[in-house]
Amino acid sequence: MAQNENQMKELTSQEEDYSKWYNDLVVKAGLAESSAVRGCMVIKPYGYAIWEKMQAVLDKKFKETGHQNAYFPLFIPKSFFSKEASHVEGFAKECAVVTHYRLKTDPNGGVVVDPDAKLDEELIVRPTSETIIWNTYKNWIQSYRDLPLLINQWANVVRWEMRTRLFLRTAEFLWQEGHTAHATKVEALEEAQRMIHVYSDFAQDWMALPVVIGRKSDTERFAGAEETFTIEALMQDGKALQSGTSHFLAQNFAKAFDVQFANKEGKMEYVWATSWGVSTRLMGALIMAHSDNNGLVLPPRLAPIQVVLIPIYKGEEQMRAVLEQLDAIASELKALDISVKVDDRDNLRSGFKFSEWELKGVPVRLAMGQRDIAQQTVELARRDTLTKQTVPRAGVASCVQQLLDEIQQNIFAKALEFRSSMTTTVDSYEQFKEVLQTKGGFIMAHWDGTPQTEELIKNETKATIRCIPLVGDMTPGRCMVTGAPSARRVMFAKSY
RNA sequence: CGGGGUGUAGCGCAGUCCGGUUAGCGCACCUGCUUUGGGAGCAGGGGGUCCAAGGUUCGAAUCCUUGUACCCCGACCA
Repeated sequence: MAQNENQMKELTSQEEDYSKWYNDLVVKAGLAESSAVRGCMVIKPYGYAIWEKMQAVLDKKFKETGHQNAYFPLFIPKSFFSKEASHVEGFAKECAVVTHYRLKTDPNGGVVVDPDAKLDEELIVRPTSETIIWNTYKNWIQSYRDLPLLINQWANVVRWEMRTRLFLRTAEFLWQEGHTAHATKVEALEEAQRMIHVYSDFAQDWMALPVVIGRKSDTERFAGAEETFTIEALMQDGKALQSGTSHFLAQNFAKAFDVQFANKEGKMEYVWATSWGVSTRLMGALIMAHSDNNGLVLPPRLAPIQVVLIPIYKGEEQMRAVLEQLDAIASELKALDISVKVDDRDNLRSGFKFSEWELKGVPVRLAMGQRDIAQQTVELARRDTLTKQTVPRAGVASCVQQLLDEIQQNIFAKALEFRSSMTTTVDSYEQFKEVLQTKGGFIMAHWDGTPQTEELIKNETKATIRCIPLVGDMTPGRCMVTGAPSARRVMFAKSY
C-alpha cells in the first residue's frame, strides 16, 4: 500500500511536468522507449500491438472506400523533390539525405565513408511521398478511364525534427499516406472530405477520442495543398493535438510532374489530387487523452488484451484449481471474440499483477481465489472507473462482453465531457489571454482572417488557429484583436 | 541553432566542491526458505573501461584541456 501511494504521488507530482509524466508512462507501460539513434523510437511489442489494431481497422475502412494498398520507394531523388515549390520549402529543413552508397575499412581501424562512392544525385529519405508517387502516376494515368486512382501506402517516413517526443514527434515514424488522383476538382474535394471523416469516425468510435473536424488556415496548411482538413483532439493538459490530416492538392502536383489525362472529349487536362495520413502520433493521442495516475486507460476496442484473469492462491494445489476455473472462463470469453490473458506467472503476487495490468491499461480484470470458488463468484474490476464488484461465475462472459461496450462508451463520454468543459468562447483578446493562461483548452474566437493577425496572436500567446470547424457556430462577428469583420468563430489552442 | 543541465552496474542515483582503503546505495536480476484477496520478507550471490582522448600527480570517478552523447527550455513540425 505504501508503495502504491508512492507511485500515485510519483505520477501526480509529475503533473507539474506533464511531458515527463507522459514519457514515464509510455516507458513504464511498455509501449515504447527512445533508441540509441537520435530522435528515433523503439516501439515495443505491447505498443506495436495497439498500432497493429489501429492499422487493421483503418486499412479496412480504406478498402471499404475503394482504396488499394501499394508501396513506393523510401528514397526520393533530390530533383523530384524540388519540383513543387511550396512543398520543398515546407520540408527542406528537415530532410535526411543519402550522399554515398559504400563504406570502406579505414587503415586506422573502423570504417569510413568511401569518398569514391559519392552519388551523382543525392537521395532524400522520404519525409512524405507526394513527389515519388506523382512521378510514378505520370506513367499510370493517360485517360479519364484510369481515374480515379485511389492508392494508400503503409510506410515509415523521416523528418529530422530538432526536438522529439515518443510517439508525438520522432525522427522516423510509421504512418499511412493516401494519394489519389481525380478527373474533377469536385471529386477530389469530396475525397479529401470523405477521408477526414473516415479519420474522425475512427478517432471517435475506436479510440474513444472526440475530435473537431475543420479546415486549416493559410499558414497552417500543408506545403503544396490548396486546402487542408484536420481532426483536432484535446489532451488532458489542455493542449491540442493534430491527429490526422487530409489535403486537397488541387492540380499543384499534377502540374509539377506533368500528369495529364485525355478527357471524354479527347482534350488534355491536369488531374486533381488529394493526400491524407495518420501516423503513430495517434498512439500519443490515445495515451494522453485517457490515462490517469494509475497508468494507461485503453478503450476496449483497441486494447490488445481486453480482459486479464488473475489467480489468487496459496500453494500448488490451489493454483491448479483456480487456473482450471480461469482457463474455462478464458475459453468462454474467447468464444465471444474477446482477447484474454491468464496471468499464471507463479513468481509474482496478485497485488503486483493488479498494478501492472492497470499500468498497461487493460480494460477489465477478473480475479479468482478460494473464496470465489467456494461461492461460485468472480471478482470483476474495470480500469476506467477503478471499481470492483463480485459477480456470479455463471454468465460472467456475457457480463464482461456488455461491460466492454460500456467502458468504451464511458471513456468516450468522459473525454467528450472534458473537452466540453475545456472549450471556451471568448469575445475579447484580454479574455482570450486569460483563458489561455489559467485554463487552456480550445478557445472559440472571432478572427479577421488575415495571416498577420494570426501571426501576432501566435507570437504573443503561443496559441494558434487549430482549425476553422466544418460545423458549429456560423454567426459573424468582429475580430477580437483588430475589430475587423469576422465571418465566424475559429478554434484556437496551444498545441503539440 | 541559442540558453540550461546531466554522463558512475539493466534502470534510478550518491560520491566530484576539498584527489588517498577493495567505488557505494535503492530497484531489477540469480539461489534458497517463508509468503500469496492490492506493488512480499529474510539470507546469500552475480554484475563497473566511473562517456572518450589527452594532461597534471607518488596516486584521478574527483583537478585541467579538448571532444562527444543524451535530457530540458526556445525556434521548427504530423
